[in-house]
Amino acid sequence: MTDRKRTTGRRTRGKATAPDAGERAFLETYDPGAFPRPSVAVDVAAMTTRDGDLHALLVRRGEHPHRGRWALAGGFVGIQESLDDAAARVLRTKAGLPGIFLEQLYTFGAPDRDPRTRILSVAYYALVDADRLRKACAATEGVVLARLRTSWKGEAGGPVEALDPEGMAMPLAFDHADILGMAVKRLRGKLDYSPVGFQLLPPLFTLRQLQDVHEAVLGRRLNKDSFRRSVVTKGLVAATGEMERDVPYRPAGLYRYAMPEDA
Amino acid sequence: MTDRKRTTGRRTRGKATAPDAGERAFLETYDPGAFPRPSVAVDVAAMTTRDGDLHALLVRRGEHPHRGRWALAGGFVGIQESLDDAAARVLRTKAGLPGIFLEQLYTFGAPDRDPRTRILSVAYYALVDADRLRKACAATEGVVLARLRTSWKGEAGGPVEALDPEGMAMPLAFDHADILGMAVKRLRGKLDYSPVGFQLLPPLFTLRQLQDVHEAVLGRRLNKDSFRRSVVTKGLVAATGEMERDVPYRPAGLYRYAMPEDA
DNA sequence: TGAATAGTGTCTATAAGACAATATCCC
DNA sequence: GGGATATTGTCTTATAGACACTATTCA
Repeated sequence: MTDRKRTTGRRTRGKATAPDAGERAFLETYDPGAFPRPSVAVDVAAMTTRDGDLHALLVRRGEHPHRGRWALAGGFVGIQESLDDAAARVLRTKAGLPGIFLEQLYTFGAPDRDPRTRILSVAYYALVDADRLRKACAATEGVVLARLRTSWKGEAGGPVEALDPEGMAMPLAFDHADILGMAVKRLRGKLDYSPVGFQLLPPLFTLRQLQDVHEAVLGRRLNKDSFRRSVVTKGLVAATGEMERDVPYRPAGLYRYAMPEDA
Repeated sequence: MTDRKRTTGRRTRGKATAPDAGERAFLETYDPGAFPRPSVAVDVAAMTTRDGDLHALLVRRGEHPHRGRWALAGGFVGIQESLDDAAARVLRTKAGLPGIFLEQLYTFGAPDRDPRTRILSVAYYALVDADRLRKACAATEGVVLARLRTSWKGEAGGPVEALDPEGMAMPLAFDHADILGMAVKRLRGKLDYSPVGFQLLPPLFTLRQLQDVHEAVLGRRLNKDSFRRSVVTKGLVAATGEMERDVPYRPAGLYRYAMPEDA
């Protein structure tokens, strides 16, 4: 194992300090190519809920390695590109999805996770409403929306399976079953205390739709009365006064996401 | 922005699939040096609670860049070393702390975060009991335990300040104030639903000590009765029957961490 | 005995689950 | 009207905060 002088980061947030004379001299003689470096990629788990289950966008690999298997949308990080920018670019260029909610998930770095060379993957998850993600998949060859099946409950964690429309397991490339598992776990955890679930719905939605989203993510049924009460009394949603239309039953009120007062 | 064929990871968990003939041929011709790559480091925020506040281990930088400032323990990731292994090695070799609870936190990748070259930092946080971390700091030159002050409440997030024993702010290197802020935020979030707080205490502890740890991490006072009830009824701790000794008041019962039944 | 903290019991307020009753749409 | 779902109201139960009271140690 190598161990040498540490070298990490400059202050962000505009507080970067000007290097003094000694530091300038050091930087001029610094050789960045002195040690072997891994490649760094981003992989994006773009997810939505549909028919009561979580779904994710998968891309069929047309090239080696793992040709023919299904993978998350991914790509290398440019040498002058931030990680967030790289993830947004991948989602925009590989799936035609600009302006999507994205959050960093975890960095996968097992030395043998890619057969070519050492490649780290900084994984992101993205939340998209179902209509938009369905259209994006239909518009691009080799891109599908796969149903996810978790064999574990709650936030225990573990890999997830991707299923095609016939319910057959789709072979996943690399460690992407683990990345998807981490995404589902994170999403379940976030849903309890964070308004992240609204990213999976259109701007106006009914309380039933919101509950369906929560149930799909959590993988279990929720109490209808409690769910309604908690989401309304916490002020997470606001009634718009508008109603559903063209439904074969009593139309429900339409709500919109309401940022709680502290944010 | 570059955009090229994705290349991410091989399946971990022992499910790696043998490459077929076409894939073997591809791998033999793959050139891993075709594109510029960033350096990758790990930085470890080793934390404990003491005198009612969170503290973190900091190392005084003796070399450029940011010489004289205070930094987290860090180091480059070896080309064949996993990220978890690198973090554990850094904590062991730079701070003399083997066998510590470590968890990946977030990956910091702003292009200008290090003045030398593009360096990503995969940040980890470590939880140590106060005695052990204090002894480790005393044993190594240039390593101190700094009190942390958060200017934000709850899980709002943001950078944190490190204070020396006189309460003066210590200048932090790179973006390490942000990394520490993320560590505090994560720890606060975890404490609500995860038994991670026990990592900050010796194996036997009183309920008061456990509550002190929670209050130091969360930065607010908790209700004594509710805290005791919730931690006991949830089965997170088990009474040992032993008692505190040599205290100038009624000795409290000593408890130990009890893994809940589902794990 | 007094100071200090541990530990117990009880009351109350709040939130969650269960369930019944009523309202409103389309057919 | 009948079927389906929305919406409201009430009862019950679990949990958290508040607070009073007793217990045990050392000085």
